[in-house]
Amino acid sequence: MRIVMMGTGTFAEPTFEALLGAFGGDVVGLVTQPERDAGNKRGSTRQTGKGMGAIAAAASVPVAQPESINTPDGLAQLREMRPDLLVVAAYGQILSKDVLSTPARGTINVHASLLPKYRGAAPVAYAILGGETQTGVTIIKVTPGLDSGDMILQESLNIAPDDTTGTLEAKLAALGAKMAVEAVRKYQSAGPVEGAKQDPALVTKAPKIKKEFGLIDWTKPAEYIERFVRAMQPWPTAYTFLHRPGKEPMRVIVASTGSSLAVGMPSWSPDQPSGSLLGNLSFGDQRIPLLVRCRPWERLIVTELQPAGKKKMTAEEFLRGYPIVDGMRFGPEVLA
RNA sequence: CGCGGCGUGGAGCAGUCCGGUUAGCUCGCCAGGCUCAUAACCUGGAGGUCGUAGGUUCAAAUCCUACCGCCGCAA
Repeated sequence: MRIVMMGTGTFAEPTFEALLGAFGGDVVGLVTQPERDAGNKRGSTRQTGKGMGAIAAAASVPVAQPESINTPDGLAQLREMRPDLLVVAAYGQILSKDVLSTPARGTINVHASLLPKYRGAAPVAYAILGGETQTGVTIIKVTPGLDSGDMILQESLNIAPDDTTGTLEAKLAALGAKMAVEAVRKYQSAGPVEGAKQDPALVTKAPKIKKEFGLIDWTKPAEYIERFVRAMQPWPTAYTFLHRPGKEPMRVIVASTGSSLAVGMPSWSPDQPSGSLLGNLSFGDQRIPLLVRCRPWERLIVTELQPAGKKKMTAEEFLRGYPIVDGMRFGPEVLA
């Protein structure tokens, strides 16, 4: 059986490698996004993983990188590979009917959520943001609707309290790789592969996240912001702006936070806005470097920050360089 | 020629726009003191080619040029 892998990025890599390991020469092609010349400038140290292309090269698997798979050209490249089964993981493009009709046995997708929940491009981030305690991987048959095909396999996984989208995605990628192999084995026998319908009543969406989505809204509950920070890590990152009297607003990434606190802490007077800061507090035997006011009567411990153009640093270090003064606060770039 | 931020004692920053006497702050480190005690407090101390090279000037961390390096964005 001729298997063609279709995917991009670190999520797809484990699946691709697992398929190569399990089916060897049956993996006859890779379709992936064109290289983006990201960070090729002098001195860039950006981590992009091994890269799908490199894995394919090591296994001598032909690679196609059409700008769009749905154009006549992209379609032609796919047809040249004469796939029986197409395995998709995080490819990032919606597949047209023509694409889906190309492989004889059909197309399956590795999706990082417990479908029908969190259909779409960012299921991991939304699962964390939604406060889920479990997520998982679902292998589905790909149909023209977005992530709406019948479910072949599904396995769940606990979300750790400190999981970020990055760490959780890595775990799901490993699980997905194992399940992809299992699913492909079903196709090796001649008969049709059964799938379960998704319950339309339970569908939720996890649409693509834009960079601006990472702006922290300090009027939200502390608990939500804590999840938000983890969900936006490592991309697009949760950020805010540091406002100081007489200074330009400075973009600051909030890298990690402590848990939200109950009432009873030293607090702000009612007229101080969300995003107000308190630093270097002692509370019982606890020492709290930085506290940010969020929704009224709530506050969030911030433990790691990264000012624009700087390395990530602890809240203590941050405050040595940017001591708290009157009128200093976090907020959007332009304060209301 | 894609866009932007930055490089100042061990850490994080100020000072740079409007050059000018001993380069400042918070912290760490060392020594001593205080204390039942402390990540607390007091006193003293070490530690800096202000990324590199060149230029302008009576005078450069500060202005000009080139280069090196770090970080972020452009999914």
